[in-house]
Amino acid sequence: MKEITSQQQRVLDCIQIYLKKTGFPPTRADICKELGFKSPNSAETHLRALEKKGFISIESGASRGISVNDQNNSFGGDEYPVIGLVAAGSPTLAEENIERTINCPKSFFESGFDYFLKVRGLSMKDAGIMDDDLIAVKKTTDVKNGDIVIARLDDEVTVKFFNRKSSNIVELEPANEDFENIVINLESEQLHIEGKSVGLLRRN
Amino acid sequence: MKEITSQQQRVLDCIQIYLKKTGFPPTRADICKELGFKSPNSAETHLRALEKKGFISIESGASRGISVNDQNNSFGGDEYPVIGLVAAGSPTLAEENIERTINCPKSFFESGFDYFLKVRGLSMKDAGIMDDDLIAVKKTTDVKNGDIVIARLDDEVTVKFFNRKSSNIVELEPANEDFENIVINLESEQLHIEGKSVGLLRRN
DNA sequence: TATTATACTGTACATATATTCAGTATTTTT
DNA sequence: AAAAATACTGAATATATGTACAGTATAATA
Repeated sequence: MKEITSQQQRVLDCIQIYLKKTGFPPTRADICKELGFKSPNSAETHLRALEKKGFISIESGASRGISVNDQNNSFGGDEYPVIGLVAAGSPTLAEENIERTINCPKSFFESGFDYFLKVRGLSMKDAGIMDDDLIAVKKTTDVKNGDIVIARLDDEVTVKFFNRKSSNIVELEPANEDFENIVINLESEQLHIEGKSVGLLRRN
Repeated sequence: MKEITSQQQRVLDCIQIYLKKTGFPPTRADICKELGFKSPNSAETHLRALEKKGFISIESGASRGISVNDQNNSFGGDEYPVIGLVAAGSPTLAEENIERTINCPKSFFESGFDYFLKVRGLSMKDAGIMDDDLIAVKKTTDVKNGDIVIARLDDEVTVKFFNRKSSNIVELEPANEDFENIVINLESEQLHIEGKSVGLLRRN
């Protein structure tokens, strides 16, 4: 996906707002009216540019034949697996670990995510993460201090705050006074960061 | 919403499938092609019937000006409003109170829901409800003890545990030791139950 | 420096499209 | 039994709309 200019972004926004408001795409004239252009060709050229860059598709000849390609398009959710956080064993996407799937849009959580992790226990209760909550996990090893991470120590998987104390020392901090910090010396122990939490879903 | 006939249902399905596939509504001719009609007027009369019964809206004069009035829309997701929980003022669906909308399937929370409420403050923190969390609210007055309810006292809206002590006494209980129970005598005070929480959404 | 992309106005026109009118027939409602 | 709704075909038409062509101007790129 190539770079978008500010004017093209305005046109793209206009299309999506119009779609949301009316339920169908705008005409060239509609876009002109909305953005103050005085020639339908202004809209036309922007649409062509947006199509060339891959942001939209245009059905030739069809009136209002504009469709927004994509990722921040609300239509068409995907199935995301729900993985149980068992005391031992990594949260892999192997079929036997998938409890069920949940359908929701890709962009449901800001930065995108890969699966839901079902939380066991209350070690993160002060962070508002309760038993049976589903954490939206984005697979990444790029985590910062303060991030809620899904970490694996040997075969044990836990959800904790990440805190790098020094180049070799990482602390995994629970959000519950009944639990103790886990201090890991990277020289002597293996720490796998499976991903980080980008959201939470609770169903009563 | 009146009864729909089987042919009208076919037309409605056709519109939704076309929308999902192309991103914009069909023309009369498109519907005919899809369903085997030989006259555009066949589609037209069905559309008029669907509009009369409230299933769709038609923008007069606009090409492809069909929008599906989706309350029980089984296709794709729906747009749910996010309403800010201001200290004073009821959570109405008036446009000025809607911060934005979130697209997700109707059945995303078990029993269905009507809108998201953005929580302010930490009065329910021990129930895992944090500042800025979005509560999925189902509009109902049918609440049981222990339910997390959205209640209105005068113009103040709060989220609390519901606990009916006797026929006239209701307690609204926070989940935070820094807050006090609210005891309401229904004979002297007005209590409005806006709905109850059926889920929670948090986006980091 | 030449070229391409961006960002417009303005006019024109073929066609895509909504929409009306005229019929026919069956079913449902009043 | 009459009226209205449903379910179509078929033709006609005004207009809504995409789209090409002719310009002007500035910024970015090669």
